[in-house]
Amino acid sequence: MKSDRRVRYTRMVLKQALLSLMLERPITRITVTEICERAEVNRATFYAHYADPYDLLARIENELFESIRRSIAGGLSSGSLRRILTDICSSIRENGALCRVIFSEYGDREFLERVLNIARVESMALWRSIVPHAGERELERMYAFFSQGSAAVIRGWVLSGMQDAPEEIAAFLERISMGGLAQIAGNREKSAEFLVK
Amino acid sequence: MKSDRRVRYTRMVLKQALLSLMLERPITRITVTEICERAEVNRATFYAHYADPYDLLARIENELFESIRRSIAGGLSSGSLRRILTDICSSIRENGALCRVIFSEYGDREFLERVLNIARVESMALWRSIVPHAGERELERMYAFFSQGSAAVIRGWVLSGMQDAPEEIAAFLERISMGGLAQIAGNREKSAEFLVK
DNA sequence: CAATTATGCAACATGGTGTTGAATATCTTT
DNA sequence: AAAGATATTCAACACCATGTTGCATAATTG
Repeated sequence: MKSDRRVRYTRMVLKQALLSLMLERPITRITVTEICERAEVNRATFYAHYADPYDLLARIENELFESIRRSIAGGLSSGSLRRILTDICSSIRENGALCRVIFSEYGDREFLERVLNIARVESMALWRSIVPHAGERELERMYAFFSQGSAAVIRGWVLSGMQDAPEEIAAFLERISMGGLAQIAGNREKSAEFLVK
Repeated sequence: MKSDRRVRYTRMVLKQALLSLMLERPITRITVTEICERAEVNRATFYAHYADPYDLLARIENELFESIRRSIAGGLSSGSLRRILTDICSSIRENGALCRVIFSEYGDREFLERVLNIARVESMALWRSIVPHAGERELERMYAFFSQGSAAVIRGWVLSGMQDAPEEIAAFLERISMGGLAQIAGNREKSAEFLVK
């Protein structure tokens, strides 16, 4: 029911064509005509599969997202935040070629946010347990800070070649989130200087 | 040399028209024709001033950026990071109507990053002094984390009506950056639990 | 008021869009 | 291997935004 080599081939070359164009320009400036030229596919065929380049990108992202989500579901429930972040980074590395495009200059900034939202429940629960007196409003603010900060770090990691192990990145994010600079410095007295009102 | 009321009027209505359209759609889907219709300006006149909608947006952003930068230059050199962040937030609030559009769903995510980059030198210097043994690579990672995290918080602040005082936002960012959750919790023992390997 | 300059207007070629119907190629199934 | 089903190609189409132009008209400045 999902077979037919022609369809699989067509979709594959269209995806590749879009991704290769996204290394050169933002999707804003990529036309259906260009994608089809690069894929050597007739333009009418493109429209038989996708509405426009954005739709095509969305399909690519959805597949990638599901792949990442599945690799986390494996270790579900037992998942500490650290564990989930490690799984996410591992899965990103496994999809390295694709992520390098999606996270790149002309990629889609929103995608990584969507991925990190997988860990939203665990994050909020963790913050809540640590800062029980914080209001909902403040918790949201913390989540925004940490999730966007984490996204930036992961993006940098991917674009610089993913040399560090996923565990290292997850550990860094946990450390910087939990204790902040004070812990990284390993010098509570000194860092405390900056904390006095 | 910069006078002529006609020019000033034309540019003003074109800017307003684009901004009002950006509340409805991403600039991607905004045409020159639409902008001119809403501004009641001839399309040829648009091209006499701007190359395309992106150019128009860039001009708007540049003016806003300069306005923010100028309001900081006042307290320059003596600027602690906290002071700079406060100035940035104050200036953003003064340009509230405009910022609400630029930071909104269909706005320009990159603009706030550009603004926060004003504080990049001070940030890096501060991290460096606190964590003297950190490598350049790790410092970059921290800066990415904190600047993107800060951007997310400020964006949330703007979009929810800028009720808190700029000083509060700056203080929050400093607190969360410096001591992380451990400090906010005011409970080093408990938070330390999460830091043990 | 006079000279300058900006805007409005209408028309044009260009290029991408999205769709269509018919011809052709490829795949799946028996 | 042949037949039926289905995907792709091809050519053509109307449509619309683009960017530009020459000229008429309106507004501004000094």
